[in-house]
Amino acid sequence: MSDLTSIVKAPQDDAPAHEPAPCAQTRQGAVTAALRQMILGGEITAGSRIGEAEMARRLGVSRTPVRLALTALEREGLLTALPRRGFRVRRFRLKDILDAFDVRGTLEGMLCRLLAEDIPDTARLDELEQAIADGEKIIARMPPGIGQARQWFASNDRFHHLLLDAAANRPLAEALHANNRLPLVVVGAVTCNLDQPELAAELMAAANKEHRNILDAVSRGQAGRAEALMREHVYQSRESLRRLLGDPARCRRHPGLPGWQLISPENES
Amino acid sequence: MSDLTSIVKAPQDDAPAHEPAPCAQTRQGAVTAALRQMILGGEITAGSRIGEAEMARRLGVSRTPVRLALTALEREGLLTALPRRGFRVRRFRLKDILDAFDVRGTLEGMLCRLLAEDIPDTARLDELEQAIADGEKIIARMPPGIGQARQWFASNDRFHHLLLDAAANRPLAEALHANNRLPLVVVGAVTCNLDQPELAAELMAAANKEHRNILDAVSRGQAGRAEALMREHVYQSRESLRRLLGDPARCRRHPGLPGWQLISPENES
DNA sequence: TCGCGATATTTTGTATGCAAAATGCCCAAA
DNA sequence: TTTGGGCATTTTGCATACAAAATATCGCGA
Repeated sequence: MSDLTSIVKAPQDDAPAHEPAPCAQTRQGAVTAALRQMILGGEITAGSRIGEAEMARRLGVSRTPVRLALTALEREGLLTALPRRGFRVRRFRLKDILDAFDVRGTLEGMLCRLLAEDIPDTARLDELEQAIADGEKIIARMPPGIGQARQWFASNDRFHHLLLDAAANRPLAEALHANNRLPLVVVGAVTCNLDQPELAAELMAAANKEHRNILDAVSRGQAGRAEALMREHVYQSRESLRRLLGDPARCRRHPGLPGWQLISPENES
Repeated sequence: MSDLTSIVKAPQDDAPAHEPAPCAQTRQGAVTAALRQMILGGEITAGSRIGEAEMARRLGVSRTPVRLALTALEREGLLTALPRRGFRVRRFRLKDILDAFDVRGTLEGMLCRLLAEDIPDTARLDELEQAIADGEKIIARMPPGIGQARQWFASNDRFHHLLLDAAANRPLAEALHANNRLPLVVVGAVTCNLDQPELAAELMAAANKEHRNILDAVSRGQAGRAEALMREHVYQSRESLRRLLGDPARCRRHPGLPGWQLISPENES
């Protein structure tokens, strides 16, 4: 990770990224991605100050793309800007993450309410049904390895994104995306309980069942039910994550849980 | 507006800015503020491409701060990034703005629900009461001139911000701030109906009454009522704005309504 | 006249130099 | 020993130079 030239030439494709992939056609994108990974992976200690010159040296590029990347990550919420002294890796309290789940639940609940009040056309409903079916098929091949978990997570992600697309509500989509940028809000605990495969399978099956109920409510125009179900669905993820983060020892066993090291026990932000 | 040196030396203070003032201790901040004002004021035609070199010449600074400012405004939602061709001034459909009001209503509704479920201490409730009382005092000095309207808007703003502070929910606060950055979402139609003073007075009085009801619900722990009242409160603003934008001729009479020129009738975004 | 390709121009991306601001350090004085 | 001021160092902010990419322009040929 000391020289970025290689990264520029061969952008990482391990992040399918529903968004139009802001990464790595340019050095700036590569630096941003590299820094993000270093922060989420704990390679840079949370709370430490980060200088552009130091990072430029460390990555083998000039200060210009580093500066751009740092401001980008600040807007992403991973860094906080010090007045005139560069940036610092942001530390989150557990409460912040849980609160972000509440925001997500509220917004996705709103999303389902809107959809139920203006039922999507059959094609979209079929796509949603398909995403659910895919998830079930993956679950049927349990117990899950890390690969299965990733596949299921992809189908889960597809379901949520299909809902969002169906609403065609740009401010809502942007609010959700911004909120979900916080670490751990999307890559919840569900996919990372692999040390307890039966629990993981249970969680995934339950989530899939909830998806089916949500889709049912939406397709019947049951706005209140759809909203409540989605809120509860997200709340279950929230509680699942809370249990996982409850004992940090389990986190340490999951390198696939990026960002958990940014959570400070109960101190200041 | 052709040379920014003066702006840097003497930062504008016409924007009290609850936030820690992201402006103008540095050139970058000054450029950002200037560009934002130019865009919102219609000085730069909506939909037009914006090059950093051109802007740098126009503002009399180098490309470096301009580039930073452009990316900042992109994150703010006023610009959209073209792949490798700089930026373009974003055009909003009326639907986007109305949708943003829906998001705001949902989030502020959530905020009130949370507050009612964990009632703030007396000091905070008193501050809220004070903000409402201030608003009423201003309304009593009707009919409103532009100055009165600004004063009332300040008290209105203070009320909403006090609620947000009381919740101490950072993700919620950030989601709201990001959403409200869209033009016209905060500076709603209420304060800009000055061509019909009696209507403006009516709207302000109604809004203040709603504030009082909301605070009552919150302080009594009536979560559902508080949430519903706040949603409706925002919905009234939304409809008010919709009526105002219904005939663009009225907008043109209100130079205090920044950003209305970014709304494209019913075309593509 | 139209299409196509080569060249010229514009524009972004990156690196680096310089100045100002802030921090940290050291020494002197109380 | 502690405190305060001045100096050195670090670090950011800005400008500019250069290279690469994309676009626009022009001319040539069919």
